[in-house]
Amino acid sequence: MNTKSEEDYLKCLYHLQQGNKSVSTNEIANYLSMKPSSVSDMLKKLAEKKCVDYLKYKGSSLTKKGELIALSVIRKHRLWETFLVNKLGFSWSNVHNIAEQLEHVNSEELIDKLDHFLAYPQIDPHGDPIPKKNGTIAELNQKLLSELEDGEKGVITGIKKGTPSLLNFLDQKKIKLGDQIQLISIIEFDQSAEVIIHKKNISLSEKICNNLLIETLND
Amino acid sequence: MNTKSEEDYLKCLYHLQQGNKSVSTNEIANYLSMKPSSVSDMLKKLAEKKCVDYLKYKGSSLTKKGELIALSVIRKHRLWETFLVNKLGFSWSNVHNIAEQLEHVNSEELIDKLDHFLAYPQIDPHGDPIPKKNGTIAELNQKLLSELEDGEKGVITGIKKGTPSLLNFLDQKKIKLGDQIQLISIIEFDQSAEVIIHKKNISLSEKICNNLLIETLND
DNA sequence: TCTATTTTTTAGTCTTGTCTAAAAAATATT
DNA sequence: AATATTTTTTAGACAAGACTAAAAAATAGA
Repeated sequence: MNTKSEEDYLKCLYHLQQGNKSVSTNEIANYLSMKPSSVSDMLKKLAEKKCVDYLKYKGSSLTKKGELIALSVIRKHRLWETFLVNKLGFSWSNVHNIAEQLEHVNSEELIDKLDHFLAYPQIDPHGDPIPKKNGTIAELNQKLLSELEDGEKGVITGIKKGTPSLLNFLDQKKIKLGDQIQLISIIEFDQSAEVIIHKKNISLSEKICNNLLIETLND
Repeated sequence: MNTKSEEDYLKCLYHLQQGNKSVSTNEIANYLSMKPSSVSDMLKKLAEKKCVDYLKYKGSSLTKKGELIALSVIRKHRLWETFLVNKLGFSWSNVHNIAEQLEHVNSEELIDKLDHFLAYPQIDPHGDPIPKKNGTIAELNQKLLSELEDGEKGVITGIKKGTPSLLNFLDQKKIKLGDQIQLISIIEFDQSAEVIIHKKNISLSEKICNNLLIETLND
């Protein structure tokens, strides 16, 4: 078993280490709002537990073991966020801190049952993929609506910068995460988009196009 | 805010201090599986925080402040247990350890929303009353089914004398601990009871009525 | 390449919450 | 009432995980 602190470091490393690059001590300290010396200590400890490959002065990266632990914590985090939004009625922007606590609750059976209760969701309320129990995680193929090709289809999976007025607008139009959307074309004059959503054609302004994240379907 | 450890001590004190009697250091140590010296230390600390009245060598009891904290932790514990059993499908005997972790998650909004989601339950799956947000808690009030008033509701919390044939009978009828039950009336002719259980009317013999313990709700 | 700057590590301190061992107070026994 | 026993507290140690300050290594600039 791992402490909350260890889990936080492993999760942090997972997020910082896009690709397989090694992560510097300062980056970690910055991300976790801690002093580099504290990070050094913990990296040494995690290296002893074979969760991290750590080369003094050179940086760190997750081992396979560490990555699996990180993914299981992220899985818990995202399942709890889904629960908070879909079942308890939280708004997706308010759930992070609570999920940050719930993710450290330790019971495999609890997570299995929660997963079942939520009907095995694949993405969380922010549009991020939820890792499977075995540690696999779907590739994210997320683009801004403004970046889609004409005719390209996808699912709305997130909002880049969620101002209340944008959320209000989407609410009014009954547009929500998980909705299917297809771009017909971008109007050159004002960069607004002609799209099909809920089987109806509507127009969305440039600003909206630059804030809606779409998970494109590449099949 | 209080640490997990402080919350555990306050909750323990609440459970041990039935009535308003003061609790000895050894009792606490025993209950929490800790050494008396550790308990002394913590009592001193909780006394400084005005959560506990502590007289050296004489014992401790909760202050009003400490009692309210204890009740809020117990409230969280019992709401989570209710969630685990009613929504996730755990059996009532398996939820304690998980609730023990969840009770320390810190978010008032979370508990308010969970309470709402569970439809403001009054008793948990073990038949214990769930404290209200303001710290009031229903009296524990266990009676035999045969002692209920007509119309009185409660939860089956135990069996007075558990012969195998009685357990078999209950199993057959799918009656188990934690089930809600309401007495409609006792039939004078044979002292059998007309009850509602699982939303259906059934009849239970005098012998059964004299062996089923019911935790009644007195409001 | 050689110094200056930045990054990282080491060494030592602090707090929380536990422990053991010994001292002190309360209680029980004769 | 005097002593023996039990209970409780104090004193000091330890582990985890954070910190500060100083030393060491890596990197950048001239």
